[in-house]
Amino acid sequence: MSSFMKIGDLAQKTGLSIRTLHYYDEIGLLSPSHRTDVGYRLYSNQDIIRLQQIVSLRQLGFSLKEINKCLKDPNLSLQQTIDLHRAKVKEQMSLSRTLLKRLNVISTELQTTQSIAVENLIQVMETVSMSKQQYLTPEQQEILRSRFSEREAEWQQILTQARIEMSKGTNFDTNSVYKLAMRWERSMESLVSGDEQIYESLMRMYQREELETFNWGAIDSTSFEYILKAISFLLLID
Amino acid sequence: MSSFMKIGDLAQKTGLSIRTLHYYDEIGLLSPSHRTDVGYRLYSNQDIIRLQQIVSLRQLGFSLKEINKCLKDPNLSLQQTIDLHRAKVKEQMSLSRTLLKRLNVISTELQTTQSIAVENLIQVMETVSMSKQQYLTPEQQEILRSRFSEREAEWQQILTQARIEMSKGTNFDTNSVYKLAMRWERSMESLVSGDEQIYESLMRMYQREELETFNWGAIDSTSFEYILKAISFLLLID
DNA sequence: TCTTGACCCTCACGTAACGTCAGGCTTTAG
DNA sequence: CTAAAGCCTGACGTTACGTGAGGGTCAAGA
Repeated sequence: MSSFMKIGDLAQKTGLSIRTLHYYDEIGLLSPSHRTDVGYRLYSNQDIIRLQQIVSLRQLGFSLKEINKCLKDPNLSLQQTIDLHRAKVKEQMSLSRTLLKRLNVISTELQTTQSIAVENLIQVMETVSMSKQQYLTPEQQEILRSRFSEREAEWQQILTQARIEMSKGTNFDTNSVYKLAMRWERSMESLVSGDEQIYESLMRMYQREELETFNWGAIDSTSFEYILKAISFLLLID
Repeated sequence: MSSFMKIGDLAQKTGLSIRTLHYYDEIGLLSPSHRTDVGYRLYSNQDIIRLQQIVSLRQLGFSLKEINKCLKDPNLSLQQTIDLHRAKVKEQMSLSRTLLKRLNVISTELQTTQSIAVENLIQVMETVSMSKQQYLTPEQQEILRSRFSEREAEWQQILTQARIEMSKGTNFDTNSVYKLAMRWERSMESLVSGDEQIYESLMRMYQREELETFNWGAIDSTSFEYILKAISFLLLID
């Protein structure tokens, strides 16, 4: 059952190139756990699982370096990466739908009237760009920070609660944390207030080291990360 | 109305980076048609249209070099690129749907039983890879070529007809060519016979110079391209 | 047993499409 | 009139591989 695969096999089945697998080995991202005595790479089921995580995280827009960091965290389970990937695919589909609408508008407009409003073209390009970006742009960060300082007290409350739960070692999926996350989310709403983009992006940030460097002033990064994880839980139930 | 845009404006509205626009200028892909007297780039509506085509073609998976060639062909209208882009987005959406299904399978399987079949993971990776590739893989080319030689006579017939229409200078959208394309498509079906992937990819090939190097033996590339264009017409009516 | 073709290995250099300064004009808002 | 914001042209850096070169390995068939 737990048969090993040679690199060519794996490449063919996954659609990745051999070179890609070589490269992942080279940078220490995925070193197959076995080799034949002449040095042939042998990929185990565990390796394949890791590869799956890599592929999913790539789809989320992480660089290989970032993925390397993510995968060092033992908290990041296969389940989580799969669920994040699911969320991403959903997001993509919704973007594709709006994109398609806009393309349709242009196409029919071109067919009927011969001219075209450039604005429509710009909208399309904007949509295309959106599907590539991830995390928060600097401007978005600025907005968030300013809005946050307006309501600092409220956040403080939530955070102290969060810290209590953390020190109790409560798990994300228990009820108390669930409620906490709900409350966080409501407050969050006022922060984000309509800007879906920021919300989505925030979700994507939560496994990144950028969290540390972000420096939210009042919030220490550990609490922040804790809550973010809880939220992503919420998000994935939907 | 026909107002010019400075590079920063354009970048902000389209979501592209300034550097990207600089780069496109550098390689002669999109050189803004005007400059202020101190050298500031000014993008006209025409430039924006061209940029739109570039963005769409990029989404189709063309490299910038290929796009440069494509755009030198005056036959490639905005309408066509938009429609190709539409087809691509549709394809993406269908891929996303199957991908989502497979991810769901894995996710629930992980939640109920703790174990997971690696095959499912491999399927996911395969699907992800599929959304990246374009055109035909060498193996697919081999298959096509062999199947083609089996039925060479039939194709010859269609092609002579095509050449006649071409010499008459008939346009793609007239009825006779329409019928011809229908006939081609039926025969095509036997060539492709179920392999959706090959069919889709063939469509994407039609604006590429690879057509020339492809060397189908009996088919000269001009006829081939002619028919392919007709087909893509058919495809986009759907 | 020998060979031949399909795989595998490790260098190592090449590439596409930008990112990211640096250094220096220009324009605009107060 | 001055400071901030925007634009310019180099020019070097980066990511994630592609693409050989040169050389072992393995299974099948003559």
